[in-house]
Amino acid sequence: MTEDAFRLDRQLCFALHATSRAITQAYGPLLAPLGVTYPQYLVLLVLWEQDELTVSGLGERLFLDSGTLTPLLKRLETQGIVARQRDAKDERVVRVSLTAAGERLRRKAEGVAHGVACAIGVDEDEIATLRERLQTILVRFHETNPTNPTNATNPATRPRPRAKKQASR
Amino acid sequence: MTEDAFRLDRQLCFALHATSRAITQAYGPLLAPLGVTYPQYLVLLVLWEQDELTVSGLGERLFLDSGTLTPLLKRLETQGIVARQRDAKDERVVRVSLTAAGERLRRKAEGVAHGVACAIGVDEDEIATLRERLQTILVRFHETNPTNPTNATNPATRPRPRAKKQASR
DNA sequence: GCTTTATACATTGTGCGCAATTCAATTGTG
DNA sequence: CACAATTGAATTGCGCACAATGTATAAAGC
Repeated sequence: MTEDAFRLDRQLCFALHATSRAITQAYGPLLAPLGVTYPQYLVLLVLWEQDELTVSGLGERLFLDSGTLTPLLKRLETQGIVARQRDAKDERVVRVSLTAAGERLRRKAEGVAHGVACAIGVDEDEIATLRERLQTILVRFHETNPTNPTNATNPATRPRPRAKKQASR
Repeated sequence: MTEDAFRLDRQLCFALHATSRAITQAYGPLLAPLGVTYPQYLVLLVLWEQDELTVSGLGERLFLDSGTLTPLLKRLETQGIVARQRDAKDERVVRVSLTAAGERLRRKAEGVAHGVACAIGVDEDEIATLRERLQTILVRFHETNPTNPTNATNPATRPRPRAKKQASR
């Protein structure tokens, strides 16, 4: 009884966990020539779809907060793939945009998706079904769980210098 | 065309990635009272099933290598949940076993699986179907990908001291 | 027996992922 | 307008995942 519960549980959550890692690994060799990691690739997918997003905008799409995105974006910036710059009208927001190199990368990434599907060996139908089920769960979770978005935590505190139009690097 | 490929791809791998993270988060509050993290909980699930495993034995079950397991197990050891000790016959292997406290934890973990299922809101059938599909992919991946197991990398090098029967802490 | 090779962990370094905190800029309120 | 509250990023700290490397022990080869 409890025996089964323990094992069954393991299988559900663990299957997700392990498969996710396996797929990330499968992406590795395909992304290596592009010089980006898998999470960085996810960011690029979003930007290729819609350029000029804020950090929080990216966060909403990817369910990630600034604690993860800021350093990741800085690495992409260092590589000359994206540019980050503060909005002139609202100095709080940072706009992330693709550089020419970042847009060029898109062509090099064209075979990636297909490559992974092959590496994993799943047909289109299976992919679609699986994806739908996962998205259902995802949506349900993020609906019932208001704690999700970026950094909407505690009240606040106070100040410190940030050079106008340029400080955070 | 490429547009779709990019978006579809994103949905497949990303859905997995995001759902996995969401479920890990769902476990958080339920595991907090036990004082363990989600990956630590996975290790415990294996040990509750079969006590007295080697590090590589755990690694095979969880698809993790010593680089991940060693520090994780040390943390569990510090908490008094598991014990690690070198095999007397083969000083290379480290046997991981549950302490009395570790076994006691099992009872406290009884509600966890059900709790998560509720938190996510998926019925048993959906769980089963999903799990099977994921496992199929997992198996296929680890079959076609011989690079998986623990630390079976390069030849070897040479020596350095390890106090007999006790050194690594 | 002694060297070579394989095995089993441990260590190091990098990059996520996330909670908690900090900070600056903006908005809202009196 | 001064002030508090809110918002958007950045920072800090910790744990996980993983490649690459190091190191000790054991098993093979000669």
